[in-house]
Amino acid sequence: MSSAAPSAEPRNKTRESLKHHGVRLTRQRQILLDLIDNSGEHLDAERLFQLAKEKDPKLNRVTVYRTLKMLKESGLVDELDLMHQAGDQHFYETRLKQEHAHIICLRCGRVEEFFGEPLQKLRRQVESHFGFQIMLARTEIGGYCAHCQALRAQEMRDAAEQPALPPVRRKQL
Amino acid sequence: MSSAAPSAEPRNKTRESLKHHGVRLTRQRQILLDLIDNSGEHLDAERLFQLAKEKDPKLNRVTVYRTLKMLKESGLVDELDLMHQAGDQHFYETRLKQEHAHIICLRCGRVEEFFGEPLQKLRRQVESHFGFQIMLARTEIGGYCAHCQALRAQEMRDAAEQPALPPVRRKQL
DNA sequence: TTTACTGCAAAATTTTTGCAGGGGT
DNA sequence: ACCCCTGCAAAAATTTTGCAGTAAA
Repeated sequence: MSSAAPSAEPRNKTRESLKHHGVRLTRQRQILLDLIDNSGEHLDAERLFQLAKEKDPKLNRVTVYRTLKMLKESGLVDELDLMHQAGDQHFYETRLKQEHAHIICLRCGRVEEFFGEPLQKLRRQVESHFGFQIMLARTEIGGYCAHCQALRAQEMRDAAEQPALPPVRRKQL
Repeated sequence: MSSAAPSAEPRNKTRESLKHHGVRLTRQRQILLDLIDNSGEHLDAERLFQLAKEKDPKLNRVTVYRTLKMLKESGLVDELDLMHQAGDQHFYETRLKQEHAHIICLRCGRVEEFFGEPLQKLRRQVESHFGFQIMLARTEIGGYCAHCQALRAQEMRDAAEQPALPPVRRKQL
């Protein structure tokens, strides 16, 4: 058992899982899988498309959507909304990590991940309470990170000092 | 204090909150608020529009979107995705209820609500761990309800008996 | 060689925006 | 009377579908 190649492992795991489902590993899919597994950030379809195009300019946006749908249905990626902080797109991440909650700062947009035991406890309680068979779970928490709490307090103070500012027509400035 | 009119209470609470924000209570908004507070189900924008149109045929779809956005930003409603079980729409519910998780059956689409203490525990842990100020939280759990687990097992058995069924062209049947 | 997969074009779905007129407070 | 809010039309953003050709196994 090798424990020295943590970044190559997941990719193989994913690829084997796909083969088992009788899915072809095309060049396009390899590019997209690499990006989702290794980008380190939460990508939406459009951003994924832009990044993929850098590696293969012919790769089509439709292929991105089709691949994401397939990965989602195979249970290989999770689809997130991140509280719609950045808009109504969906974001994607591998399911190879342990289950975690996403903590989204509504001011700076930063996303933290939380792996505490309440998550497992919640699972267990829901399973026993409803006799439910859980396939996937998702927790998203929106609020203000330690850093932005201070900034926000300052912003509120500033706003209070010049209260009757007429609504700014930003488009026309 | 009256404890006999549970359905009228929340509406007033919502309306007062809106007044505080300097928001006008138009006929359209009253219709939409009533539907969201009292429908008992999770409505998406389109369904909300259809229901609202029954009460006022002139009410426009755009008004529904604008009202939902306003209510969301005022913190009066929560926006849910219900695991995208039914598609990519968003669903809405009042924030007058206690925080709860949504348990969605991926087969029959039924949505249950769970109010256990792990949710509060999760909140507290996230707040202390990250020094985070939580404004809103959302937990969605997808899987199979007790009823559908049995049905699904039967479906799997059935599928195993006639394995090579060619992909059905549903549109042409 | 088979047929799952891709790209392209076109459509469908969901949501936003500009503007003129109407209604709440 | 003020100006926030609505309806309408049009656009933008996001996702899906049909079909002919391409490439993985």
